[in-house]
Amino acid sequence: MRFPRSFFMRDALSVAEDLLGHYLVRETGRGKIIAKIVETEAYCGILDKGCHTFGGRRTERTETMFLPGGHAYIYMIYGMNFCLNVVSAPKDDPQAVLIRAVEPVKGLELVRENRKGILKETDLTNGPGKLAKALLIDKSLNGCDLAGGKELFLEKNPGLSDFNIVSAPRINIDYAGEFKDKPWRKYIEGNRFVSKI
DNA sequence: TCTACGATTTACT
DNA sequence: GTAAATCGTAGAA
Repeated sequence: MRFPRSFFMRDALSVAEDLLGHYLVRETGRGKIIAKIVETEAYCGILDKGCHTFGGRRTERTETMFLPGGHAYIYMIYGMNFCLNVVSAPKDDPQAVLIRAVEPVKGLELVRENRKGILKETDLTNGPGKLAKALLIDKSLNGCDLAGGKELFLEKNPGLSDFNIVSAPRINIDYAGEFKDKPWRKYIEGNRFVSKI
């Protein structure tokens, strides 16, 4: 079951919380990978010093964040990793939710192939760059539609059980001034795949 | 053009 | 615990 477009037309904080426990699906030529979202971070747009679009910055890189909610914002970081974000809020309100960690649900063999050399199960997908590699996510998918797409999309978890949401400061945004300590990182309490406790 | 650095990962001490 | 890897992008010149 897909999410309605309206789900993504909300502020990043709401989307960040409500995506927890649901599925990220990757359809590759060689098979399907399904992963449960266990950790997210909200980047709240032009007022958030930690956000790439702070102050209304609109550049080639951040252009996809200005799309309507539900699209994918994918960028390269440190010259060697990609990060996947779910664009939130209506068109021209550039907010996004960073997917920081997922738990493989289906297609573990493919994940292991994509993360050759990594033995420990949790180390396969417990970080934004790690999960991008595990699900073969790169810039070619930037701007794709996560609400209605086919190669990479989000699905509701019909059997979602109860869990507690932990709020914590976001990771590695020391430059964000007073926004550095906002508890805009959200994760499922007790989940083994969360990147940092 | 030129320069500095990052919403990270990995290997090594 | 510390540091290297590695390059596209942003902002300055």
